[in-house]
Amino acid sequence: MEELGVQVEEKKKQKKEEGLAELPGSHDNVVMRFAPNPSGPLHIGHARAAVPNGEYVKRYNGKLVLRIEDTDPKRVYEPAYEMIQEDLKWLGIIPDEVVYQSDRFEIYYDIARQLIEKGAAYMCTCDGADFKELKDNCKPCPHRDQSVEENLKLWEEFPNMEAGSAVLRVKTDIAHKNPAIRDWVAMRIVDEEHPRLGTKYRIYPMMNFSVSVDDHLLGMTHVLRGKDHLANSEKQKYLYDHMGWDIPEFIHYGRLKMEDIALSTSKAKEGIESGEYSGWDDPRLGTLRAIARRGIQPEVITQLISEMGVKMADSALSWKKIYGLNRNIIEQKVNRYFFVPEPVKIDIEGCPDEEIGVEIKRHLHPDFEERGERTFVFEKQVYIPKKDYKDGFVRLMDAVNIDIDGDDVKFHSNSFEEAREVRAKIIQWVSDDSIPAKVVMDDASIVEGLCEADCKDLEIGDVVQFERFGFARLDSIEDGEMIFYFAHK
RNA sequence: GCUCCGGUGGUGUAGUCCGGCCAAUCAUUUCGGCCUUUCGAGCCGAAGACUCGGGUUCGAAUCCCGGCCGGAGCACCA
Repeated sequence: MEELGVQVEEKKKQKKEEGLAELPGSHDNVVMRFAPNPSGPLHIGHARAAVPNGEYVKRYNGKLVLRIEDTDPKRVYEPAYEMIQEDLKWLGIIPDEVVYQSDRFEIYYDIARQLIEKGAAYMCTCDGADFKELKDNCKPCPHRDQSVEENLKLWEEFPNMEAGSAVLRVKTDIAHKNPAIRDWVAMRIVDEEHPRLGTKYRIYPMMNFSVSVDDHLLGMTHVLRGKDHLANSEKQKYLYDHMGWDIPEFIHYGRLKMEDIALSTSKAKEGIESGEYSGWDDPRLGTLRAIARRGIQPEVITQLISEMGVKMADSALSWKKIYGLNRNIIEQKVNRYFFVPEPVKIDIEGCPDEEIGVEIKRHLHPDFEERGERTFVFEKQVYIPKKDYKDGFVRLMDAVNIDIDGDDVKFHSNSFEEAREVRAKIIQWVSDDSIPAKVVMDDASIVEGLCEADCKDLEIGDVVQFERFGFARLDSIEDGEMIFYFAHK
């Protein structure tokens, strides 16, 4: 009876994991890697891989390797080498080690040779279509049975062969029920200039080969990858077996769909080159730098991705959720200011002299009075948002109540209570001392307006809440005009 | 077509391995109300889900079979 009670308690203790589930296998000396292809800066999809790797390594006190997978010269975008590390840093992920696959060609050659010597790989000079035909029918190609000597000889000649005339294949199971697994290519000839290697090498490893070799040699204990690599994991297992290597824990996660942005890195790049997008941080793009520019906090991304976990089911990320979480974080950190979009100048008739020139103070944050206040001066002529310029009774926040009737704007009273009683709109306004400003919205449209004078104290990168307008980040100041990027309501 | 993988509210998740404590968790969202010189925050309340059909069982989100739907792979890309 007593034993039973103990067991129940243990079972319960194991549950209730916050965020990411425990990793399978040993948690000692965990080594993981984030291995992007340097084709552009990191986007939200990359975060799906980067965040769990970073979090697990932190949790288990392990080691994180950033491995740049630049083994396809056609898909290397040079600035990305730099950008990837910047983006990771923004996410709060600092790799313990950075390796470039382009530095490791000699290692790949060495392993390839060993594989040939073991009889586990062969040089294949079949035409691609011919090989596929054979493979699809579970038939080995004539080269599969070549002697080790013959293969080694061809391997030596490999660098002098014509592109496309030969490949090195890893033997798997030619009758494997999934045709994709059968005798896959490990090395091929590439006549292309590599940004880091120039034309030093002609023999390039295929992803499955270099990835396996590096995962093993760099000591990975756990490999996190998208489920689109499921078949690749299967392929790679053959290589591990041939070499007698231990297979790391392969963990696959589902695809991350982001509503509205279906933009691949290559499409984004095209758009940037054609001038459709202003750059990699255009607010319409799903890059981390675009998100950052809008004032979205990196913790939000970490939190969301962690919550998703590493399960195989696909998930869709909604902006609403991002905004909601971001709002929770910045709402208390960020100060309030007035921004009048599409300003309309009004001249308040019958405004009593004692109201004019009055200095008005508002707290930078209503819940944190200790942060201080901002001041502005009420004038007979002020600017209000075009949207709020409608017939009726409105209160200018902390100032006076006015009556709008067509072109006539009349002073009504100054008591807040009166406005409250009739449930009048209470709106923001600015005077002539305001600063020209514009806000770049999430669809890249621009809202012109005026922000209050005290915005002059803001620094680039500051996030503010424009009352009744939304959250925005100060991006730059050009010719005295303040340019903000809109985050969300 | 072949191979493989998934399917819990609008969205993301917990629970599924080891069936009962699940008339299903939490977050976001939406809608009310209160409060508030922001349409923010806060407080209170509400809405909303186990893909479908069989089976096993006293009992199924959970196990089995089948359908449906969705996704991925099927390269000398990663």
